[in-house]
Amino acid sequence: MTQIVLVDDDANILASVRLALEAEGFGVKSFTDGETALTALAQSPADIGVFDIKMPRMDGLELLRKLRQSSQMPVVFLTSKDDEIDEVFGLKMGADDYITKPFSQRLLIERIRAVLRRSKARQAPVESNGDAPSRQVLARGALTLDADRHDCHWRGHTVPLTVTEFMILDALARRPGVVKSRDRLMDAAYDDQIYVDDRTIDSHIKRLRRKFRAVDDSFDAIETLYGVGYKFKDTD
Amino acid sequence: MTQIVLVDDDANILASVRLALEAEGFGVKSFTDGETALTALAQSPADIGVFDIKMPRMDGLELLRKLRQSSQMPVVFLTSKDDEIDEVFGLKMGADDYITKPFSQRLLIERIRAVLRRSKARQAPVESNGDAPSRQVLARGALTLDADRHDCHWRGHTVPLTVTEFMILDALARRPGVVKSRDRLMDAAYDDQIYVDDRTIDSHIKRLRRKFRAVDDSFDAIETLYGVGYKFKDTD
DNA sequence: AATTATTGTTAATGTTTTTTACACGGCAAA
DNA sequence: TTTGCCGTGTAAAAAACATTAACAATAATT
Repeated sequence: MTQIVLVDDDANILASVRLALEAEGFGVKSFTDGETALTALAQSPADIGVFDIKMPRMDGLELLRKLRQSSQMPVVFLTSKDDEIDEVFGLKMGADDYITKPFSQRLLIERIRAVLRRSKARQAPVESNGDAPSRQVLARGALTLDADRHDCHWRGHTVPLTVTEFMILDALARRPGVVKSRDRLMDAAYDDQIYVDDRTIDSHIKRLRRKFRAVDDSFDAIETLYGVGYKFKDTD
Repeated sequence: MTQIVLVDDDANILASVRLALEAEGFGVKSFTDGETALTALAQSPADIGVFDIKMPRMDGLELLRKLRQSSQMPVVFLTSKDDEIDEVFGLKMGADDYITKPFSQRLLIERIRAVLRRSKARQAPVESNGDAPSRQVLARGALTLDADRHDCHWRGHTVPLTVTEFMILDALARRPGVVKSRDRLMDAAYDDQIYVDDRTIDSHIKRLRRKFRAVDDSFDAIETLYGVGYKFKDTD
């Protein structure tokens, strides 16, 4: 299982991000300060780090600097919009990406996946067949979701989705069989600060089903769980 | 009902915001100063706080600081645009969001909902102790309860349960052999201090038994203890 | 600026679940 | 045995929820 090290001094952010990551199947170790994180990482390495930049004693940049002395672990920064940080600076230091708060949990997860993908490609440059960059593709039986191309296919047919629809479907299909409440789907599709009505999620589900039924009459992969939420059918 | 604690020294704002919140179905307790709010909160906690930052004796930041010594209640700040406050600072202190005056009531309500949504998710996971996204699975012999999938299995057969049925069965099966009074089962199945008729629990038990008998004629794992309550049979 | 696509809200409708009510029979104490 | 309480089943009322269409608001394009 892919292990993520999460460092942020704000316990609230820590908790909610951890939840989102675990819901995606990642393993998470979280710390509220850089020093503890550093010692823990020395013991057992992780696959990727997600660091807040502004932290009390040791900030994210310092943490990255110290980490780089012993590890090439990829790192994504979290930055407040108001942080006066030269974004390039962090990246120059060896960070692989950054994301500004408030962010949608979906976006963070996509960034993490993208960075992991690149770093994996870096580690195993065995078959350098020139132009076949591994893409961010999710395949679940008859369904294919290509995040890079924003493409969706069902049994060979292309299904044109809007961004919100794509994000919601992606959140569902990533964990087939697992129920996602409307609130979790909001987390996946919207920024931290945005709230929409529960019925809005219903609307998107309706539109998704309609689009899929347009290419497949018998489409029923999105299941409703009364009083709980929705799930993508687990037919593997 | 979701309880909001509203603290602002401006009585006009207090009144109009209270009205807007109540119109949305929230319960509102309002105070014009931090100290009174603090004592009130010690008595009866609320689900979320909305604090003005600039207040005479104890400002919102101080209020939050003191509150954090005893509570993890989510908090949204109200700030004047002119306040020379480092917005990030408030968030770093453990506030969950802020909103600048003048604000639309619509926006405030959305923010409150967004914060509540995330904080609810944070409270939900029982013990995410380290790594491994803990799949909430309970296995008791022939019975399997998977909270993530909202799935229930008995001797290999799927038994479709409603939310309340699931909760009640979960409470019983979690402590096999231990008698649970109807009151205890209510506590397990309902969020707040909601009281329903004893017969209601009986009804749910009846439905549970019927659903299990539908897949297993000889099902008798739920035992009645006359005058006491119910237990899940311990014979595995 | 006008047009279109996308997204969010609302309200009507139908469905499922939950709760309550009632009738009947069992149990145990007086 | 009688009385009062408890448990079960049936049924039906009440509440909660899901679905959908129609529309409004917003964002993206032209």
